[in-house]
Amino acid sequence: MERERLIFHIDVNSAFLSWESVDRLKKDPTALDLRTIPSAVGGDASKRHGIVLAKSTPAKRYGVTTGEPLAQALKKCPHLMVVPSHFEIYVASSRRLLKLLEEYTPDIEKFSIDEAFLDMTETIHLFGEPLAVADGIRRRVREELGFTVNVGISSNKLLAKMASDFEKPDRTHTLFPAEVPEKMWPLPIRELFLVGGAAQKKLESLGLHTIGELAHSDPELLALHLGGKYARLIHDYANGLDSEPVAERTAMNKGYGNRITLSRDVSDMEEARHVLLSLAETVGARLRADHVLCNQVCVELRDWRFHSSSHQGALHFATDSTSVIYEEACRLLEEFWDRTPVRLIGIRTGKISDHGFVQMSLFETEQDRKRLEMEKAVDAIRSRFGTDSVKRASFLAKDSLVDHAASKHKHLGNQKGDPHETDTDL
DNA sequence: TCTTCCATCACGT
DNA sequence: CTAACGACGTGATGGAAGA
Repeated sequence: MERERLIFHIDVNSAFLSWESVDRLKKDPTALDLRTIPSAVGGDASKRHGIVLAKSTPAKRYGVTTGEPLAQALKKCPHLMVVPSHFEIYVASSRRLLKLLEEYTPDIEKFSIDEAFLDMTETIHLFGEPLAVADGIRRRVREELGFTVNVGISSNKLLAKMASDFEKPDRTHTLFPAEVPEKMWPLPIRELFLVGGAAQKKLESLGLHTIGELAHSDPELLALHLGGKYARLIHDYANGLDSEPVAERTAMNKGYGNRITLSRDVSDMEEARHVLLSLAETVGARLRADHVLCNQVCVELRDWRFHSSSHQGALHFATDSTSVIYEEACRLLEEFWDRTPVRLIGIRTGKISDHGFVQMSLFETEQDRKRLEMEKAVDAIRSRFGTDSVKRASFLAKDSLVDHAASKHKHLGNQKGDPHETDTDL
């Protein structure tokens, strides 16, 4: 008997590209607005980081899609203007948006860097009719922040999210349960949240092509092919059912990781260890910044044939130390890497615990203490100057395979998920 | 036999 | 021109290992 709720889902249109453009215009009001020309935010193809992270509407008209290789995008659209990404800008922009949204309700869930859910049930009466309030939010974001958002309105998170995806940009849509048959059921199955490529294939092999067909399908049959839990979930979703509360993401991360695609394949252990050090340093810094410890380390590889593998090990004690993580990662790598040339190396930590205050432990040697102090100092310098202000001596010696692995993503702090936008976001 | 661990897959941004 | 593309975090799953 839960009461009817009122949920808004806010989704930034072409987030990275919009934010990039807003920032350029702020610095130089005469600058070209990237949103008005075929453009994209992308990686560096020469370092094998070449994919489209976000695209402008004009670029979309050329068939450029998010996630595709830059070379492919340039074939479709030779004049595509590609600009590099600046995560600090996106984090700041995201924060400004959240701040504005907080004026409407304290019950906010930041879903990703460019999406948020608002539970407006208790506060809507302060502002007016839902549609008018949503339009007001859009207008304020446009005028005060310089970019546009879509707002989806419904009585649960799933439907609000589906609604914000409808027509873009700068639009408000409702998708209340009564509207589901008309607005959601005709959509291809792939557009349902949590139905990806693999599920799509299975569902289509069962003759299910639209969300409506899924909604009316036999749950038992679904469970047989998709697994019980997942089958129930998407069957409920297809019927517009979702009772998840809007919850502030206050919970601890379950893990912290860092991985990088190298500018060239690596088959030498020495080189691989340098990469691991760089990765361990980032991960360790993030653990320390969040005052958490990990008890598990996992090394991931992707070889030159794109085959992925991983190997994990438990620590004997919880740690946030770069060196401990690094040493364990090296041990694991030795243990399972057959020296097949790899194009990607990663470290993931797990078994996170909250014991923030570093245990100045019983067995800690003087060397350990010094090392910890040094790591703290490195963190401090990095947080002041960012990026590569400090490098380890061992890292300076080699020519760098990774360019900025050590500084990447550290600013994301506590956030869940990664800030890249999707194809649906335009 | 019941739980936990491990590696992999799938999905989202 | 047979492929091909990033960097994350989370949850499910099925088989192996362990108690």
